[in-house]
Amino acid sequence: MSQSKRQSSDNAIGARLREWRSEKGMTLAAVSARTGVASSTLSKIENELVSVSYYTLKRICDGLDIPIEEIINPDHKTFAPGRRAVTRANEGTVFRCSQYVYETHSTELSRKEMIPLIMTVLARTPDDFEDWNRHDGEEFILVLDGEIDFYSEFYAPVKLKRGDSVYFDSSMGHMCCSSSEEPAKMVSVCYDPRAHQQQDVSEFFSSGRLTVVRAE
Amino acid sequence: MSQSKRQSSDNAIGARLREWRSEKGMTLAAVSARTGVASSTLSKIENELVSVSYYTLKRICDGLDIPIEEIINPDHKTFAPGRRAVTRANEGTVFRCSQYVYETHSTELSRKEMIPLIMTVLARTPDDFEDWNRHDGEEFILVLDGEIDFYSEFYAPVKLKRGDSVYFDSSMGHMCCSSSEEPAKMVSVCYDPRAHQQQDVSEFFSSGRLTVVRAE
DNA sequence: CCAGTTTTTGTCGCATAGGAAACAACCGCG
DNA sequence: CGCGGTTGTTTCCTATGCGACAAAAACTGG
Repeated sequence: MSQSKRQSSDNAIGARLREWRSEKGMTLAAVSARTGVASSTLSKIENELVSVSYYTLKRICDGLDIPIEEIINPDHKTFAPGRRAVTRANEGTVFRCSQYVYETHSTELSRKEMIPLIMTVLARTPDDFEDWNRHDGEEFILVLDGEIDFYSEFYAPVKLKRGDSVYFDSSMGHMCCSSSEEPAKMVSVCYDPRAHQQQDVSEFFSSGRLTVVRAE
Repeated sequence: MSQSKRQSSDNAIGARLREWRSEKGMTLAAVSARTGVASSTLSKIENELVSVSYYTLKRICDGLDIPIEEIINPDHKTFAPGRRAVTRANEGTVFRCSQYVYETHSTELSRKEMIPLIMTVLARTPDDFEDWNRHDGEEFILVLDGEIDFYSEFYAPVKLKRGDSVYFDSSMGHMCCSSSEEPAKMVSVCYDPRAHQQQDVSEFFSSGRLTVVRAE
């Protein structure tokens, strides 16, 4: 096959590299100098005449200060099926577990990177929980109403009042208890590195990343 | 070098693949069946006796449903310097631009995946803006006080009252105007695929991904 | 239009990634 | 013990990625 078109199975990496280079107005030689990869090789990679090795690809990205993800993962995934979703107050889908009532917003958008929840805290003491809550990623909580005692591993409990917020590594065990008269209310936004692979929130709930018992 | 230890320049990819596999309790043959990569090859890759090609690596990750980033980018970055940050109401760092007042929370944690902001909307009509707001990633907005007219490209404007929320692709032009007596207040959480690479929020602001003029 | 220069592409040789199959190391289990 | 069955490793071989160098193309300015 001397030099014919080959498997473009490394979906358009070459094209993306070339695009990057032309944007920067660099020559192959310049890229070669910065990355240590031969310019002939670069040419072949850009034209997808070879299937670049991971090691070489990494050298290129490192040398050029490109986050390798940018070259590898072009799935600039826009979530489906639209690009916007509005949820009216108290009109989200409600899930209930023993200690929280979750109201999920924007459920009609799947593949979101973040999971927004309006939560009502029923628990009043840590003893109400069997175990820590724990899920991959990060979480942001802002108290909307009432008062919350926020417990987490490695840290002392902290009391959160309306308007206070906490941001934390959610793989660290955590739990919220209401310390006010009425059940406290808060907005929680979770980021899970894998969340956007899921179709919808219920999958997120049922994946075990969030412990929830029954929907209604 | 027949079969001696080679360049581990593809920093521990093999180790990470092996770890993944042993967690799942799968055999090389099973992985081979799902990925189409020969088990002998898998063995060599895991033991880092070869420098895997990108194409093969992708086949493996795709077949196993591993986000390739997870294998490539092991900086399982826990944000620094702690794992939790509490911000009291009205005690965040305030940035001001012509149409919004941003109060950023959890600023002491860098490399967060999400950027939480309490925003006060000053603008009252779309004409107050020179252009759409636009930044990579996704954004979730929940109205805390007052009333907001949410404008975005491709969609009709929508009025949001207290407790209403909107989730949208923030690369789509968008803007918020206050339609209530007093300036409206909302919480906004942005996810930017590159945010966590940044040291702190001001970098996010100054990167041009969010247009903000001066801090105070 | 044509040297002189820069930039890209092609050629060739060598090292090596990857697949098939043989081999080794472990298992119970009779 | 020995013997199928399973799992991981090594061997052998071919296909091919990569670098050095050469040829070709694309830009120069005069």
